[in-house]
Amino acid sequence: MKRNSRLSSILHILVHMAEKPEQALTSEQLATFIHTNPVVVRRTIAGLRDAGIVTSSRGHGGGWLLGRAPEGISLAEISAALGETLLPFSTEPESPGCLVEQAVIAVLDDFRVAAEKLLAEKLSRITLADLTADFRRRYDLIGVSSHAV
Amino acid sequence: MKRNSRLSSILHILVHMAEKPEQALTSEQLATFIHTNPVVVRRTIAGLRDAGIVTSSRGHGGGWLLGRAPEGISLAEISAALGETLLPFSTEPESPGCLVEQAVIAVLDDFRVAAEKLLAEKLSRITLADLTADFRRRYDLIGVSSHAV
DNA sequence: TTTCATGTAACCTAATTAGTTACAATATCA
DNA sequence: TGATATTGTAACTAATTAGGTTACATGAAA
Repeated sequence: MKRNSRLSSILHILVHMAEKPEQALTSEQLATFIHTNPVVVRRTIAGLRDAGIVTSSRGHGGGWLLGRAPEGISLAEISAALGETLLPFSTEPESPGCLVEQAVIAVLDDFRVAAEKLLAEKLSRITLADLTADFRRRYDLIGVSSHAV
Repeated sequence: MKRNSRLSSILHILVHMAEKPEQALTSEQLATFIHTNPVVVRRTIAGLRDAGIVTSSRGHGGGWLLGRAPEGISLAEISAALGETLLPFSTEPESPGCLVEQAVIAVLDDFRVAAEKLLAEKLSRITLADLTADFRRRYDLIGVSSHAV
């Protein structure tokens, strides 16, 4: 798994899970989808489990399942559960007492709040179901075209 | 200068420059504002020079000046000149041929394009002049309150 | 009771980025 | 013209981060 590709990797995994709704997939299987290893997968989706987006079970036949229907899982929730900020610029004061810095930080933080709200709204309108639908379109298209050839 | 604080650090520098419009400030002076060293400053604002946001001159009495009036310098330009993306999630394919991944990347890229447009619009409406105005408000406020005490 | 799976801590490694050193190029001033 | 001040930039070092790996405890099913 490359750097900064956590969101897309996890979505990749979730769509595969959505395509096999009744079959628990192991960390091992999920890891192969995104070319990494099981421990990284478990570590990464631990937050999704805490958010109820997925469930896990141990032991023989165990593994991972979606916590609810894909229609009820938005990208906003997933992104939040990964604990990543979409706007990763820092506004930590480094010169306490400098009014110039305070002004910069104030403006930047205002921007951040407004921007995060906008992005969260956009992301909340995209669900896992939208991704699976897009996948199926592609799948059907390939099916048709390879049939045609 | 901490990680991920390039944008706020550079804004910090630019506001200081805007407050001394006729005086060329050296990399050394700029570096002290953001607690780093001159080479890091030169390296970091090289992009701003290329974009015409600042100008530099060598030799005795040389240093850095704003390339134009603060009213004409937007945060969108500054951010772009720094070469940073506001939405740093990767959508590089890691499993070429996987339709699930392709669907994920397509949706994510659509989101990114729309989001970047929104953010750029918001940032283009904030100028360096807004930051200096905010700074001066703070400055006057402190002046008044310390006078009152 | 054996096997299969997650949970998690601890450590290793690779990648990134800031910091540093060194020096060439250039401009000013005495 | 020579001394000094300044940017430009390459090359290297150090610190930080995040992914990868190993090890093992916990728990569930056959």
